[in-house]
Amino acid sequence: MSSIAIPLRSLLQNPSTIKSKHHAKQLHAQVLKTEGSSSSLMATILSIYSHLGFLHESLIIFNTFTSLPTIIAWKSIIRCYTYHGLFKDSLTCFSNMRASGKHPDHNVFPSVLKSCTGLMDFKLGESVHGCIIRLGVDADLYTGNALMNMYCKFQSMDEGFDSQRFGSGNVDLVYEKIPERKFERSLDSEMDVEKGPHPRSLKVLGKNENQLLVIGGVTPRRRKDMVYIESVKKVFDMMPCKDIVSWNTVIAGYVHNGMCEEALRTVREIGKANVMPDSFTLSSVLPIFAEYVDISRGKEIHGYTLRHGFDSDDFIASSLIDMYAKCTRVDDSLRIFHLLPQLDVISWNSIIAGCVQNGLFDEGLKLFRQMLTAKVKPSNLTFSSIMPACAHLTTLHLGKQLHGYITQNGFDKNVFIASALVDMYAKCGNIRIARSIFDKMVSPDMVSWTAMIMGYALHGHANEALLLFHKMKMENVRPNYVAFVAALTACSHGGLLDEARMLFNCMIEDYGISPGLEHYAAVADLLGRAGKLEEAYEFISKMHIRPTGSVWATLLSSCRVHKNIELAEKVGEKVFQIDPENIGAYILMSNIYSSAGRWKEAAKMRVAMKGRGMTKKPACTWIEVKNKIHAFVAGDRSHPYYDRINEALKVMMEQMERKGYVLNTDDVLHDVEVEQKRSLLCSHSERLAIAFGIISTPSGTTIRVTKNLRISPFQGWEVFLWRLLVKVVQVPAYYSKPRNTNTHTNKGVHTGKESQCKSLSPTDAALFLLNQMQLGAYS
DNA sequence: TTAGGGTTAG
Repeated sequence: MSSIAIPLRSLLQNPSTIKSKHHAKQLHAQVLKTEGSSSSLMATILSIYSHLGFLHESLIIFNTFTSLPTIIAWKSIIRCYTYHGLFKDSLTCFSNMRASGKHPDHNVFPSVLKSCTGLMDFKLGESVHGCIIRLGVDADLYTGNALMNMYCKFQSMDEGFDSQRFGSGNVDLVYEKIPERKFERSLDSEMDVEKGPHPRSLKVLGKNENQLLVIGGVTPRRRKDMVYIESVKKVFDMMPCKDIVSWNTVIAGYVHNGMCEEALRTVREIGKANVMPDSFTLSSVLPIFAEYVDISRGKEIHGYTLRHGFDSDDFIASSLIDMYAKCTRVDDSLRIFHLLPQLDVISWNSIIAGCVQNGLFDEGLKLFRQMLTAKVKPSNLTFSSIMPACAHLTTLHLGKQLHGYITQNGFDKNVFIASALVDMYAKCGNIRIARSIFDKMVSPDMVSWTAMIMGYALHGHANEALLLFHKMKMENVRPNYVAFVAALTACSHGGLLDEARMLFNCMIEDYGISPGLEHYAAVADLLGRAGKLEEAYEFISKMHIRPTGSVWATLLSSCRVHKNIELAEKVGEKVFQIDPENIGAYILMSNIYSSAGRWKEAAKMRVAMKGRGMTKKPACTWIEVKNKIHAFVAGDRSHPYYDRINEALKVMMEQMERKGYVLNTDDVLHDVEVEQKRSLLCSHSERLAIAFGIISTPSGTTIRVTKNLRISPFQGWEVFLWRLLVKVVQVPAYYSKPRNTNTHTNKGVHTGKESQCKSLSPTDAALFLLNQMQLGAYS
């Protein structure tokens, strides 16, 4: 109650000393009691409420003015509307203020410009700029900064259009710059539209050639060839005095438009202008070094932040986390993350994305779970970052639960998330759901198409993949490097040599994309598999980039299939030369010798492998049963159900042989007797996993097995399983590490009641679901 | 009045 002691007049003259709502209300009451309710007094009270951000109280005063509101009252209410994101109301007020004959002064424009920015109203923003120039307030620092910020946002909005396709809006108008003399009318008529029967809704859907497409109403299209970054520069250069905000704004503008060199040049000028860079400057500059993968300059900035006490700034921290992660130094990202005193959704997103992008899928999932435990509500970016982890780990149950959460919270409209879902379902072996999500997308972008095409490719549906690829081009979505990888992969899996050759040439000639290792590897693989071994050899030899060991190893495997030992030895030499640690090549050479009966040379290869300390990565197959991962390696007897699996295998094998199935022992390349080969085949990891799936699920259930190595198609085995009415889906788990064989032991089973879900908040529900995911099984 | 994070890659 100390405020009572301070004279009322003094308080009213220094409204900034009022810090709380309670305090403001007290003053309001006191004024009404002792001083009356004159317009100017009430305007002062209004400005106090407005500065504290109390819209309701501000409006009560504003709406009780009997005479015309003073300029202070107008400015306060405009400011308060903008502060609350009520941009339309703010601009309506501005228009009404103009109509009432009041002249806006310099400190109303920052709010008005912010409202134009919030609505992405290009036309109105430029009109307001005209007004600012006409009133001669363009030299004002805050107004100049707000102008630059507005043009920066307009520019980035523009940039966004180029990479996406959009549906058509219902109205679009050609916009031409309004001559200044027409300014007043145009601004006011704009407001009439606002209030009229066709409310102005500025939901911008996108750009089409040279049109801006919007939904809901009259909206200008940007002037052709308008580059807003030029306006930013112009305003910046014209500003008579600049502060660090001005510098930061123009730098951020450059960074967002990919003008990294311009941004860095401007940063260097800051020093000359006698201004000190602050945390805003630093967090704008860091993404440049992430983009350039320039760890040394990034580290310099990191050092600067530490020396200047910015180390607990979460904006800088998330930029640093991202920068280190993009430079593949995710350990440094984690270190910074764990030192942060407080974590917001973006810090979490940055570290989760950093882990997933660097292949630390388990770590990413662990952090995601921790994020929910910390009661931080995930955003759409969280999901598009975490989903690839499910995709790469091929954990369908986890992906499905995330999908449920995503749908519940309406995140599934986001093109990033939808693409990630398509990819996840495809990688986890559920191509149908992947397709249905893809089909529901309103405007799939190139990444969405590519994910779907790659999904078909991985599932061996080559024709479907190529059909989509052509459809994508028909829809004017331009394929990039990765899209061609997907299409060529489809050809490679489908044995479509001619199509692959066509695509390969089309990529170079029509799209100007220079082929990378993946493209070369796909074509080389196809040539090899078609038996054109010499041509494949020529093709690889003539690559314009240096072939890696694995490209040659592709040909080596073709040599094995076509039993060409001479060429195999030549190719083997190449691999050993380029990549002496390539285990695959030793195994292939050993197998090539084995199948030719040259056991001694095969043994030599194995000895060479051992001599180099290399061991073959065991083939591992895993299967999800009741949300638990069960992993098997050949001959593994540690599973609790091992005896029952073995029993089931025996019964099935008998049934199969009775139906005429002949076990193919040719593929077993060990120097052992037939009976032993038979036993080796039966203890094969895939068969163990499938047998386990059959005995632990009801008849007719889809059995989805995942392998760490490339999958060879089922033969008689598959036919038999189909007869059992069990559908078997095979999923190759590229890039994922083989599971520890102990994962089937019973760890951390959740016994919570499902009904709890209903009364929980979305975050709690997700947390509850995740608790059931038994992430312990992977870590 | 200024700042940070995301999807596809045999």
